[in-house]
Amino acid sequence: MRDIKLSESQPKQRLLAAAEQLFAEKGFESVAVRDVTQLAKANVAAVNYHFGSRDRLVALVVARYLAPFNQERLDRLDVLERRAPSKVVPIEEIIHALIRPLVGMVGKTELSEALFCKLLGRILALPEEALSAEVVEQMKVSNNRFMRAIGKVLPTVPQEDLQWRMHFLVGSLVHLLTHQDWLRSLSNGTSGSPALEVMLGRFVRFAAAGLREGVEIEVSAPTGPQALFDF
Amino acid sequence: MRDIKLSESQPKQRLLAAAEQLFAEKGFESVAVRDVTQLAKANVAAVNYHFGSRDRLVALVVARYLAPFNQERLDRLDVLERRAPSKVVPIEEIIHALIRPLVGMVGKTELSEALFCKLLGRILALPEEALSAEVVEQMKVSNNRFMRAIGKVLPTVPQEDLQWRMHFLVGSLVHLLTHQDWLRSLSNGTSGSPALEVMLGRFVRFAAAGLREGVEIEVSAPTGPQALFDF
DNA sequence: GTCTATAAAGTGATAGAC
DNA sequence: GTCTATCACTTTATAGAC
Repeated sequence: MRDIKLSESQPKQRLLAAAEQLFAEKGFESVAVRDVTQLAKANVAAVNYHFGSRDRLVALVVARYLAPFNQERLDRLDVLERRAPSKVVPIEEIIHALIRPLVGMVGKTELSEALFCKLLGRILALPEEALSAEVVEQMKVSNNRFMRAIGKVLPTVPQEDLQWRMHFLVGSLVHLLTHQDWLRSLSNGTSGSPALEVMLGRFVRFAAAGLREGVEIEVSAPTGPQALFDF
Repeated sequence: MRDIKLSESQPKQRLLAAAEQLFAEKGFESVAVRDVTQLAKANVAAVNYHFGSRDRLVALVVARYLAPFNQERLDRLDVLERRAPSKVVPIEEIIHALIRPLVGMVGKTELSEALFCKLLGRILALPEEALSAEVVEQMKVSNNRFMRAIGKVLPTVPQEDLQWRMHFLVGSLVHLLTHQDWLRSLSNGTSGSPALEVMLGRFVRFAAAGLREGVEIEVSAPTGPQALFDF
């Protein structure tokens, strides 16, 4: 599990990459400053010099992933709604807007796909108190926009039910990202760890069905929802 | 958040109750032995004397909740299958067998309902390496039994898909139990924290729809699935 | 910017008196 | 069983030399 790029000559970048890898592997609470500096082959004091404190390093990593994630979510939702100003946007496409940003982000990271997933799962599972006020606000804005969009597609479902179902959806996503070990173990290796793309495909079908529960018109779900969206 | 019963005269019971409360509130990794002894009004050495070590205390708490939880899950599934040996068991009732044990357990604990939920959510979100071999085996047995039962109700869904959907289901449950703070915050207080019963009702509908995704016959879902089951 | 040295507080665990 | 005292170690952070 040593996939830090030591080619990064700047110590600050090395420290950041090392921190992200370790946070992904062991969680934010279980990583000591010394673990980071050791993996980054930097000095013990380097984290405090470059980032101020351990807490500020954590906050930086969280914001560095959460901000663009939420931004691209909103951008994708904008595209969807602009494309169909009057028509309702299919629920599958809304869910895609909610999760596909992961695929774009994994390409830009130094982390392996598996570690990137774990890191984002851990970030999305943080309690509200662990996040800065700005990040919490971002989460609320994103949630509000998506809740309104989903409310338009499923007008017969009470808003409170939708809020709960969104909560369940996030839980499924977090678990998918963070705990693939259990899936492999429980299925006796039958269900391996496929590419992120494939996992998200399964996820969309599950989540769409859950959100739509109780809505009579089930005809709007073609077998290949991805085909409706040009990535 | 101080709801430890100091009436428990036995120090060992006080320590256990204090540990459970703190683990629920802050997570297993963020609780020091000294936090536990302090809340239990016991000596610093008490945890090591009564439980051997911090790790053994954690393992005890985990096993104390996970073992009866899994056991009652299996018992309930037995009842369902014995009741309908030839007929298929509705998916809603299988999910009920999977989650209703929580309701019975919350009554037997000294913890408040909110803390009980958090504790069980944290336990269900532990990585496999953090669990003893026995507990892992229990989880596998339970999973296999339920996977077979669900496979019988949804024979047209490939087993691998069902395994993934079960994984999503567990994620939703963990999130529901552990992160209600986000739900309250994101809904601007609209979606409060109702009784466990109500939350599980919402959960069953969401999870059942997700598991059933793609199965044509959608007629078998009455509006009140709870009414089919006599608790 | 990078290093060593060290501070100051916290960690789990234990020996030994009572 | 319960307590105090303490060990051996780790933690984050910083002062000051280079």
